[in-house]
Amino acid sequence: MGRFYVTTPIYYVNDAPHVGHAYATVNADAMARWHRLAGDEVFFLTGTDEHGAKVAEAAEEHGVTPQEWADRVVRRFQDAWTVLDISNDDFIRTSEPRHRVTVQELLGRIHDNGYIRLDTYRGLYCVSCEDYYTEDQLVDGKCPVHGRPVVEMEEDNYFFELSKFEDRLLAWYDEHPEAVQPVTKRNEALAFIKGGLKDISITRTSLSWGVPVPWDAGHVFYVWYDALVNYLTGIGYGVDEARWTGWWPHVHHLIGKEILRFHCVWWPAMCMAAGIDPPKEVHVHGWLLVGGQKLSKTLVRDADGPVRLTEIAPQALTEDFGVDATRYHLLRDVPLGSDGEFTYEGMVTRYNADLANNLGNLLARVATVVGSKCGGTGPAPDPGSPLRAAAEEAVAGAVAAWERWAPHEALAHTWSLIGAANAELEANEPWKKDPGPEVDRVLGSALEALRIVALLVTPAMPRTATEIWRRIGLDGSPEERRVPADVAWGGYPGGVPVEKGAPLFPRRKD
RNA sequence: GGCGGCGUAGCUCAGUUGGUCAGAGCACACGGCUCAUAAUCGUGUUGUCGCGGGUUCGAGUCCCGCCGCCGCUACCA
Repeated sequence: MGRFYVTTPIYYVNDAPHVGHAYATVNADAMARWHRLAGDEVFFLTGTDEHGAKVAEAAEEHGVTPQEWADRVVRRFQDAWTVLDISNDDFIRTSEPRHRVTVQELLGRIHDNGYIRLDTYRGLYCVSCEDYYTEDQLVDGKCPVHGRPVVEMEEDNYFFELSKFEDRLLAWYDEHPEAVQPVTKRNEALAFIKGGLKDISITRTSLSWGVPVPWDAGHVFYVWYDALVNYLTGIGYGVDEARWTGWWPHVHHLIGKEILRFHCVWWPAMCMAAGIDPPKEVHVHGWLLVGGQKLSKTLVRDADGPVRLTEIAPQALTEDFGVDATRYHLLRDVPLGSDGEFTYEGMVTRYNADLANNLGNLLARVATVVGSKCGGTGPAPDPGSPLRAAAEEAVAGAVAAWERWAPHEALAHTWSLIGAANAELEANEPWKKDPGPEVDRVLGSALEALRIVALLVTPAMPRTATEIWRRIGLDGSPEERRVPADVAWGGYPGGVPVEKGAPLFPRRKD
């Protein structure tokens, strides 16, 4: 039995939750659920990033304190994750006192170790934005947002001496080829490091909404260097030695490709500077892209232009398709690591094909025939069923895929068993035959296939798995079972009541 | 500009180190079945593998050039 610590990025509370957030969070959740099913001890952390100038500004606009604003917005994320059945073990908010403790502890350690120095940051500053820009970000020498002239400003900042970690980072990545996945993203990180690293300013004096710098009261940490530390706060770094060392560094960070540099360069260097090991694995996912126009008509009100992913609320999908169908689509449609097209039509197509026609209909037809030929009592499976090999192959494929963070492949393997079960029914046509041992063997084996499918889809669709489990007459819940032990052929006991029930996934007409 | 990636059937995409690699799913056509959510099962069609050269006995698979799209290029959560 292993330990599995998985994190999502913490989401910035300046933004409402959207499908992109849901994509990352559902994937992390499925991985957490998979490892629980595999018998690992799991800690799954998500949360929100609440400091920084943008939150402070938004709060001011609404006439509330930054904390009040964060309190208000964070609920939208928490509600979204509740709706999506996200099984996080903790929810970290960077405005919490426990986070301040850990940030000050970690960065204090880095400071003590001599990797932080005071210097002057000079930059081009837009007064309206209250932010700095680089030369090439300017448009005609003016602020790209406000079109106003920028002024040369300087600010005393503490700098993290990232430049000292170039060689150490390269050596570390050399020794840990699995540290960033997929490899294309690893190469991007390496290329960036090889391009030369500059020291980075990690504090601000221009705002107060942040974690105070312990050794200099006039400064707060710049949001990123506060945010990254959440991964340590969640496990009690600086507070509970036994606890955090039990989870670190065997952590799996799931991140979007846009924040690769922070997680694959800044963060490992910070860990090194503090004297702890860098995170074991960073898994980088791509983006869902929205090109289709129909999405706007169906899911977004009053949209008259191309729809952006950030305009689609997770709840718009769960209300339309259901929670599990939404989770399934996010996991099944796009390989983790690459970008993928997200369309309403694609979602409907996959819903009908995979969920309604294949899985839902399989359960329905089996339950009906068990009702008419077996008096509603599910028979035991046939040890010699041709489905057995299909099941073993599906299990092996799915297990391997989950292990290497490939949910879409794991689900494809699982569906191969559903297909085999449908084909096996066609081959035997139990509905044409008189009740008896032969019919029992065929239907028992179909039920056994459904039992195994229920277990294999548990990480993706926990509610559906539980419902299948219940309808085929099994006690408890699939989440209490263990894979691979309980997916061995022959686990269905037989002699238990099978319930038909309403369609699991009603076919959609649109 | 530099670095990197992508361009394969109508659609979404797989294709290790070059030799059944021309594939899968969806869609489509035909046939079977009628237990099932007009579901399911079987068979089949579709492609100059972005363009042009080259290396090779043989190249989506390697090399060169070109066209198109995209990402990163440091303080942007």
